[in-house]
Amino acid sequence: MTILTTQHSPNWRSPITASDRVLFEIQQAIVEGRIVAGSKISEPELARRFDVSRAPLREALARLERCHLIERTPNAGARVVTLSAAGLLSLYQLREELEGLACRLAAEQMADAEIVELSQLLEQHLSTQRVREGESYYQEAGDLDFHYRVILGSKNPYLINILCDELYFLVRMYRVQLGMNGPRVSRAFDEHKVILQAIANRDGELADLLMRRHIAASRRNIEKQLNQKDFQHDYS
Amino acid sequence: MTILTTQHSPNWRSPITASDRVLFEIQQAIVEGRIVAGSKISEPELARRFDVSRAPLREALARLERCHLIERTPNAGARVVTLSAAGLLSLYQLREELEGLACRLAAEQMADAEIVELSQLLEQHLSTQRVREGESYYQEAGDLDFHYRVILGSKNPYLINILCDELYFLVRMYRVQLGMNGPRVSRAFDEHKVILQAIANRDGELADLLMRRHIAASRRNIEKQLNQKDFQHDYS
DNA sequence: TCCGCCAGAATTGTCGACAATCTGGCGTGA
DNA sequence: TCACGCCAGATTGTCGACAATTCTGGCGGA
Repeated sequence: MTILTTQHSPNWRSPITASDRVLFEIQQAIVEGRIVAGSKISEPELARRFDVSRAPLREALARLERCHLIERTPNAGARVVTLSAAGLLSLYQLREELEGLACRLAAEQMADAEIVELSQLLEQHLSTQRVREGESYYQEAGDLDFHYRVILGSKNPYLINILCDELYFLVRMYRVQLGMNGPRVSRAFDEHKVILQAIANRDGELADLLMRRHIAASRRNIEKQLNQKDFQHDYS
Repeated sequence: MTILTTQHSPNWRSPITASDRVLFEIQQAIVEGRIVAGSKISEPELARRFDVSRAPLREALARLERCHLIERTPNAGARVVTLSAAGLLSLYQLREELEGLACRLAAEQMADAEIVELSQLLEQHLSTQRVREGESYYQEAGDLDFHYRVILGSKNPYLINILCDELYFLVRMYRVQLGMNGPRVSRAFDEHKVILQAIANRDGELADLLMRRHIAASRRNIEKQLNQKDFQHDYS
């Protein structure tokens, strides 16, 4: 079995081909809301907008469907996904289970050197967090980076593929578009430290439990934001 | 959120488009081993073989990559996946967790009518199994059909997508190519009945546990076949 | 003999145009 | 007035050909 990391490996930049470049740009645009959630996608328009033919654009759309950022229906076109409370619940139900598993496997499978690196990563997050107090985006990126490494540590290629390629951007989309900027950043950091400790102790069961709680807390936090947003929406 | 069932819904036949038709044929060919595992895929050759242009063929290849039946590397082409003990382990690690979750959710979410239908399905399996004693393929199809319905009963679109679209055919590939024909069919049937009972009792926790055990047993069964195969291979 | 390099061939990525299908509005008839 | 069918426009699916990249085989030099 080959390595099978992160959709043929150019997951975080490396525009090998034109299709890759367009994919990255559209991914970012959807996550950040520049392409509005729920809007219809016109192939000719996007092709002109990103200055490519429809062939690589369609390739990119296929991959966007794969990570659940768009939904296609045959002979009818594609739409950007719409965010909803039900969708968020389904997504986090899955994340709880999958990242719990990943964390358990990581506690069993990660090399000692990887654990050391992960520890250093947390120390680094601590310093940058102290500097940019309350700044959410970088902390979020750091949070996802921590999760990223744990997932990779599971050494399960299918699990890695699902979490890092197919669900990753959707999670980011919910976070960004719901404006994650609450005071949860420091608490999340502490939870990361405890999880790392469990992994270092090779206690897979505990690591599993802690990661599930961590994600459940994150879910409740986002749901709170979502409810506020609905509240705003009702009176706007 | 839309329904999002099984890759735009034509999962089990319905060649809306030429790409779909080619996808189904190649899927079946790979699962059954007509296209040998590990072999390189030539786009022009397959295009001629299935009498389509390269455009819909490439679309089909993208979807085959999505369900892990082929692996593509940019500018270098695609290869059929190679089966391995490590891959099987990773796959079933995931299935245990995901189908356990699906079963728990199904116990909570399935409508009473669905549970009745599922019960009738099992009765039907019993009769056909009695008739075709020991015949593996149909029993296997029935087994997968049972799992299929439980997964759909979870009502979690992402979970459904992962299990029914992305992992389903790979599981079938392992089963078919390792020649699943052991005496496990009747035992699997009994396990299905117990699981259904737990779902009918709305006991999600128990249903989860039983499904995990059921899949673990299935995994051990396949691993046994795999070891025998390696054994044969050593002396051939 | 072995290694590195180069040219040719084959394959993949991309393009523009054509064909099949869907969407929206108009006209006709009840 | 409303429902139904039909037509025009636009969009998606498909095709064949060209461009860019990679793989293969053979040559030359150490």
